[in-house]
Amino acid sequence: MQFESLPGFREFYPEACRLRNYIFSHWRKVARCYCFSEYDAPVLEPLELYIEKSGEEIVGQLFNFEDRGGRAVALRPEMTPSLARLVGAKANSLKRPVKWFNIGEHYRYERPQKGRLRAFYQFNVDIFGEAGPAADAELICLLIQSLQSFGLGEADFKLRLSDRDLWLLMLASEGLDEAASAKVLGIVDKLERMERAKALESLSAILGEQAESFLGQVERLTTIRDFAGLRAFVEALPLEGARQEAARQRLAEWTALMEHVEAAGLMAFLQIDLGIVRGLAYYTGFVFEAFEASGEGRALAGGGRYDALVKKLGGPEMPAVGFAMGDVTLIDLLESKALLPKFVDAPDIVIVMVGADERKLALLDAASLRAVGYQVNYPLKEQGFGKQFKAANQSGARFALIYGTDELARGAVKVKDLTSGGECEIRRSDLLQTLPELIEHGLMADDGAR
RNA sequence: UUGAGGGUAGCUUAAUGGUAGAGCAACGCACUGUGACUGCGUUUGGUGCGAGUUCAAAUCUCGUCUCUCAACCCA
Repeated sequence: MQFESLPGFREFYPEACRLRNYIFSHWRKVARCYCFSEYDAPVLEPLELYIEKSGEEIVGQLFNFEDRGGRAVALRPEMTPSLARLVGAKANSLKRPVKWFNIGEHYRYERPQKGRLRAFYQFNVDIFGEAGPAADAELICLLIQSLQSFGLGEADFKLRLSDRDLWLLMLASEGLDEAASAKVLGIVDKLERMERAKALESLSAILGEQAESFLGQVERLTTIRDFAGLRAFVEALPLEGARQEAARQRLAEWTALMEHVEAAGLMAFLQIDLGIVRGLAYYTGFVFEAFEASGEGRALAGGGRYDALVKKLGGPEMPAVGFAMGDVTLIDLLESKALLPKFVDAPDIVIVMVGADERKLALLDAASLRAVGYQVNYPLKEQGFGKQFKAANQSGARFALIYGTDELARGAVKVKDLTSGGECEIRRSDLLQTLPELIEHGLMADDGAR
């Protein structure tokens, strides 16, 4: 019987695994540099957790089943609900702001396609307990720097920033209630990929004859790319009283956020784009997505503020903002930009030995070298010299240590620099002392004389 | 869930109805004290799976699985 892996699930052969760990290590490093703490949560959760957050429809997109105890469970499709529960449960004892991150695998029962699989890794980064725009800005900077750490520059990706609060104000000024606003935002979200006529049709169902002029207004808003333009647009909205005040405050928060990113020197990556609204209803303020600079392809990362979610999932009132970045789109992008390093598992040292007696001494030395952290390899079975050298060379090792009868009789081994071909003899007792210098400087081809 | 296009050895591929072939890789030998070269050799498949048409199927037909791309969805 032949078995294959399940659709949308990857097998990580060593090379792919190295790549995966490379991605993880960069994510982790940047998060630590921003002083976020790593947490983890169960991979299997009560199905209800996701229904509560996203509605019944979500079930069709989950790996879910009934466990032996009759519980309806699901593999996690995202981290946020688990995280909200974790934070909610200890909300009163956590020092704020709570800055946490996770790297974990997530599962969605969808048909795989470019940039999307059924099992994928996500980098989740969140801040709880800080309502001000500095938290949003901090995450935006972290997101930008994490992408930069892979060698991506401002010509490679942009972070598109939008604001659901401004949208709601704008929609309120058009006289839309909450339910109608949600529907309209759903359409705005798709506008970029939708034909205008079709969008108009969908809007007419909600707005009737105003649809045409409304769509014009939407198009003006979504094409704004600078803050002055956005400010002018918002100030021109027919708002009064509390709403006018809210709009003024919101613009101040925009200013604060942008000043923060500007001060961090990352403004070149930020692009105002109110066309981003994110499909999810639970976002409450700033929302953002990172895209390849041309705007092609899937979002590299997405996030925003979700101030109401912790409470909805049973916790206390707790402002929150976060984002997630997936490994699949990121790897696709790095590959297309030729930014994936070539990974090699080359040993530091390969031992070449002549026979069984020499092998015993070699094993002893290998153990001490390994104990202090060198990557040491040797053939597992007896092989001829020529073959051992060939293998040593192919392994990419920097040095060969040669355990030959003559050298060992003198209490020494021969060291060969496999890149230069230089050789010299070292007393076995001096190995640990001498190797660091050899590795630092290498052996010239004529060093054997010294 | 829907639509389109693919699946031949570990990888890249050839064979348009008539003996499934090559390159790379891997392994072995030349090669028991010095590698990146070379030479020789070996291994690997019933063509994703199943059925059908045919004297004959990798090739044509149907079903199915899977991959890729797209639609839906996108937390």
